[in-house]
Amino acid sequence: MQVDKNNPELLRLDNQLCFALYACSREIIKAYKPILDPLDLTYTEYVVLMALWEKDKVPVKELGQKIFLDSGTLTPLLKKMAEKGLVARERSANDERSVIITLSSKGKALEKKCRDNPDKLICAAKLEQVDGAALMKNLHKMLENFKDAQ
Amino acid sequence: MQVDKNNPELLRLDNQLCFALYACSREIIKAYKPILDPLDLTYTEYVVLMALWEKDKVPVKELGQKIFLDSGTLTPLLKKMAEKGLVARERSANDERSVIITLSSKGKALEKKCRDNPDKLICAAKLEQVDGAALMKNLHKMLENFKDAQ
DNA sequence: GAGTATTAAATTGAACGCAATTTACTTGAA
DNA sequence: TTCAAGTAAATTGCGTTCAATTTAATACTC
Repeated sequence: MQVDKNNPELLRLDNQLCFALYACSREIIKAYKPILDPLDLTYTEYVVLMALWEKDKVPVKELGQKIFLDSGTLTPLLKKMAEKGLVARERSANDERSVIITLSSKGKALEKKCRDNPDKLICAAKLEQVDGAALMKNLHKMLENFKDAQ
Repeated sequence: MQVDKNNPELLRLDNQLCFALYACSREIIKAYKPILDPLDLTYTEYVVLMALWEKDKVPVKELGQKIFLDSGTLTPLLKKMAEKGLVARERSANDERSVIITLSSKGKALEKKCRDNPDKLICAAKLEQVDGAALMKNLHKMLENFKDAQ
């Protein structure tokens, strides 16, 4: 592939890493819908839960850094999740600026029901022939860069 | 990596291809913002333009299939782009159900100003050390699957 | 200790993105 | 031909996503 500046070929959609990520991301989230609908979860809620299953009782700030979302997105989302009974939101005693997010028993219990999800998705999206390991390696390299820039 | 069903490890964010795509996609679009703002383009508008630079005078339907967006997203977007003077929208004479999208001279002229964008983004997002070719290969394999399923 | 700077959430406003429905047109079969 | 089925856009409603601002609390400096 040429790297000349001003090469119009680079502007082709098929050569745009950015577009490929953008389209793949949306299509995979769509493929998750039939898996998450029966659990009454949106994809973003599912991501929040996965983060909390790894580490519970975290401030909104820390949660946001982990999943690359800010308070503008998380505040309304977490309020809705609290209404659904998935999490509790309470001000930190040490630092009244922080809000600590805690899984409810219902939120914790969902983890088991989600353990099959990765396999279900691979089937739903026919990902068997994709080199997931190589893909992930490069995507995480990118995410590291973005993490540094935060 | 293990592939046992019910393996909780698979639910970890770091093992989720889907999450990596989702987060990378949003971060790269953010990295594009300082490049696109001076051109008065949003990322989605930029994607539409790239598609039209490749093939002009296409029905909304065909445009949508190329960039994986439906009329619910494209109709209001294309109206706004028409207001900005980037494209024209007119009903097809052959088939009054279709709306044909045509680049204006202003829309066409933007292409040259965008030729440096891929290089600018690589710098902005520090993507030099990412194996773009391998990444793209796998992403396009995924997109093919999604295309088939459409 | 008072006042400034910093920080964490929350709020606001704009732009998607998609499922589901509606409207208008075209195609195809009886 | 006529009417049912199919198709392309448009519309509606909901859920993000983010930049920019505001509010409230804490840290820092003199």
